[in-house]
Amino acid sequence: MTFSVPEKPTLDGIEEKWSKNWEKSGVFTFREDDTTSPIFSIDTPPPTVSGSLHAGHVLSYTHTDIMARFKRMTGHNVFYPMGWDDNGLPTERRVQNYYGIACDPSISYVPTFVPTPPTDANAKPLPISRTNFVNACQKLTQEDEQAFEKLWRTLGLSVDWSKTYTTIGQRAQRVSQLSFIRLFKEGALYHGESPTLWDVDFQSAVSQAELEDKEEDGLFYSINFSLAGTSDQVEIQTTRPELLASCVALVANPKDPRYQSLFGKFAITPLFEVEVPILAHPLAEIDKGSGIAMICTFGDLTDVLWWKELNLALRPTIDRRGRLASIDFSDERFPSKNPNSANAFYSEIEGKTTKTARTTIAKTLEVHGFFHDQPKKVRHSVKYFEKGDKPLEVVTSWQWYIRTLAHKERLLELGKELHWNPPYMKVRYDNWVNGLASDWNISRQRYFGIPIPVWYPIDDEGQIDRLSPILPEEDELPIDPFQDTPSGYDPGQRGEKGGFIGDYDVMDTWATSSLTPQIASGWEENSDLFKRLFPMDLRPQGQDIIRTWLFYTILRSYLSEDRLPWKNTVISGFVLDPDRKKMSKSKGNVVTPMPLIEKHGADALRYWAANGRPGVDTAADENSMKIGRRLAIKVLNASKFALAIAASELDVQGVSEVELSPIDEAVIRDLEGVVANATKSLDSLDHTRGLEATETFFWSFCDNYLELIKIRAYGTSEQGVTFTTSQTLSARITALAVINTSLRLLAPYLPFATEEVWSWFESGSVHSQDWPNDLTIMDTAKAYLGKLTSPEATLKTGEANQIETSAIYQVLSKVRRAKSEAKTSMKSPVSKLKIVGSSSIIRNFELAKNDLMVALVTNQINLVNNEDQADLEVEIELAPR
RNA sequence: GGGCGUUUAGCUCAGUUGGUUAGAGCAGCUGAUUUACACUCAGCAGGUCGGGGGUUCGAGUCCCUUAGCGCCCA
Repeated sequence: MTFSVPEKPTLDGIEEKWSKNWEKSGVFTFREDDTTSPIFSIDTPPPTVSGSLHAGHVLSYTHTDIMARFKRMTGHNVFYPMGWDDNGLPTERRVQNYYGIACDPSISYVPTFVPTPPTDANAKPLPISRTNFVNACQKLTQEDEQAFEKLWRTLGLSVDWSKTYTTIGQRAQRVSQLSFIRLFKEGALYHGESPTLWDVDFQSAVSQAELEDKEEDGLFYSINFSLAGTSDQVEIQTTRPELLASCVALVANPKDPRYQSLFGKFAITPLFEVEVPILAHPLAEIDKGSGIAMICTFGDLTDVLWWKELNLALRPTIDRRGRLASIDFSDERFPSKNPNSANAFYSEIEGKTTKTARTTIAKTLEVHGFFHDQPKKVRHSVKYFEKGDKPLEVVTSWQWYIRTLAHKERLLELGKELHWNPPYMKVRYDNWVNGLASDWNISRQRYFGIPIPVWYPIDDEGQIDRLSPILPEEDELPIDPFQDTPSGYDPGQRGEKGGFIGDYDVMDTWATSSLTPQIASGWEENSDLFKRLFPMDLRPQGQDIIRTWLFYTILRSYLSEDRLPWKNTVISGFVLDPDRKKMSKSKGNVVTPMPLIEKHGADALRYWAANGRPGVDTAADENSMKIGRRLAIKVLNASKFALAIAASELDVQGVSEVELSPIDEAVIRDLEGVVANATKSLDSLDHTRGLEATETFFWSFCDNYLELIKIRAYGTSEQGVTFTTSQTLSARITALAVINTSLRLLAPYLPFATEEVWSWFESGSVHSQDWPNDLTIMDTAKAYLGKLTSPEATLKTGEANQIETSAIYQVLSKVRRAKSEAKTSMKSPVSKLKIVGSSSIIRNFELAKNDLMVALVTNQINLVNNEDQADLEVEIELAPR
């Protein structure tokens, strides 16, 4: 048996060394032609490349990688691709800032334009064409993706890099557009002109999942409306008086006694003098203000609901820039009793932002005596786009929707079928599905995204006929309706009367990333592969995107395959900063992984991550990384030691049989228990317990077992004790078998250190070894015996001589305590050692007496049987110094 | 407002179906030692399990209540 153990083992540089080696040898490649091994497939979360990878990613991706490596070792053909989410708004924002550019679709393409970061950070953004802008996005995301890949490789993710996909790539485009077309034909996807939440800064619609409620200070205005045909007045309250011109009705709760007589009558809006009905609806809150509210087009989503349910008129006044649009009160849509004065009042606010218009019109109302009371301060929640800075408006526009409301029940059932880890995370999904209020708007008025694959005919009057969309054929996909021409038309007919025009919009990023299982596993491309991979085994992800990524993916899988996209999901917690505060860019406490890897090593960072349980928030704790590093170093050193003693000189001539010493057999039995335990834990996706079991054993193996058998394993004699060659071999092969097994148990957690050690004395990669079996450790020991002696040598175990390591370690500990209390060296001799206990306990020491004598440094151990002795009693006398 | 999670040694966390003196690592303190490992080794000390009530022979572990923290939904 030959070893090549470095003189001074080190963790330095092993990330680069082994990640390159793995790439070359292809140990992590999915074997598509292997149709016999069971498959374990992972639906990788594609990280947003426009952001930066932080410790939170490391946590979740390491958990996934531990499972991937474990499954690979248990004989699975692991399908573990990586995806990059480069599509969408976050990328646009990063590109705008990075290159100092802004997309202006009215500008024409400049082929020679090369985006470069601006020299003057304060310079105004350079307007460029849509195509140039999209190219700039492509360029930067590719650079970002390389940096991300480097980090993942350094962290040791066992990804099959040949399967990498991106959410803007050709494959993703084809899948997204194909799904779009099919859903449209089935009626699961529709388009129409309807009220939509709109971000005035981003100039785009947003979906329910992207909303964020923010508590804000506002003013509650109290305004008098006069009642039609009387001199009476009714007081309504609102936070948005600037919407007065778009008021279409007043509403109160049907149970509110104050307004019973008013229902069915009409009120006149102040200033604009438009007659509006007074109606009843249960959503009107009795105890909110005066209990009667104005319904506008549209102040919020409740207005939208009232508009639909009460069948009201439309009087839109807010335009897409969030300003008061130009309207005319002589128009039938705004039927003022006094159009001239209405127009005059309105001209004060026309063109202004909602915020400015609010204060302006409030002043006018007050001046003209329409205030019932002075405005009161209130805290109210306002809806924002999660990435936006201004409150959302509701505007009416053409959008594409995927139906969600119609499938609520089935979606809840699918949530039940999914195996959630931890199980309580399912509640978040249920909450979300139950709270769905609108279908999913998937169109975004942006540039860098997958085009909506639709054209519209232009009629002979030059009007776009949105109701007759032209769809591409499936085999034409992917298409860009701005570049490509629908069949039956000429490119020259673009934008002409009787011609066609492409849909301007792109899809919401989630409309693509909700298809990652289909994109990765060959849907509609390789049906044989798809059948084998889908549904996938594991979806790991963060708790923050249950309502988006997880929900949408289930929805899409249900719509296209009528079943779940995966069998299991593991939801990771947040990573908190070292002070247990949530990390966020604005707080500036984001922990980035690369410096941590440089400081502690990848295995150390993985160790920290492995100690975070699914669903539990975990602090970025460098202390834990230090402990991980210690473990990795211990693995190097202990292995080096075991190999060194195994290789030290010993005359094995004529050895044909070795009997395993009782303590050696005991430590192997301990390890069998650990293997069973770790396997069970990992099988149930509990990586933390799996690590804990192995780590505890391994550390005790180093501190207790190796210390105990050191002398015997070297084959030297001390304290007048000599060991036979058989006994020495027994210790050597046990140490080797334990190291071998421990390396495999630790390989998913510490892939670099274990691989490094494996390379010293075994062939191949530790990551393609079989996961240890609790029944075959003895076989491993026997194999090492064959290597150290001759292949024919037999190994005998002592069934009748079974002992427990715990009893032995207990005496070890008691003697150490005595020496420590005497402040003397562990190598100082013990002059007298008496152990009293029941015969069954004493038997342990009889069978390990020689090892104990040399390890404790004593030439005599007095063992006394006493059946009345409940506990072990040890008398220790140290030799005088 | 509804819901989920969490509260165990100075810190970070284990404590499986309720059962003997509540565990670990780190930090602290006391030592040892440099032929596997100073990114070492040994030992010591330190909690009555957020508060209150209850069920039980017995509760950190079940029930009720209350408070703090975090998050989800409205």
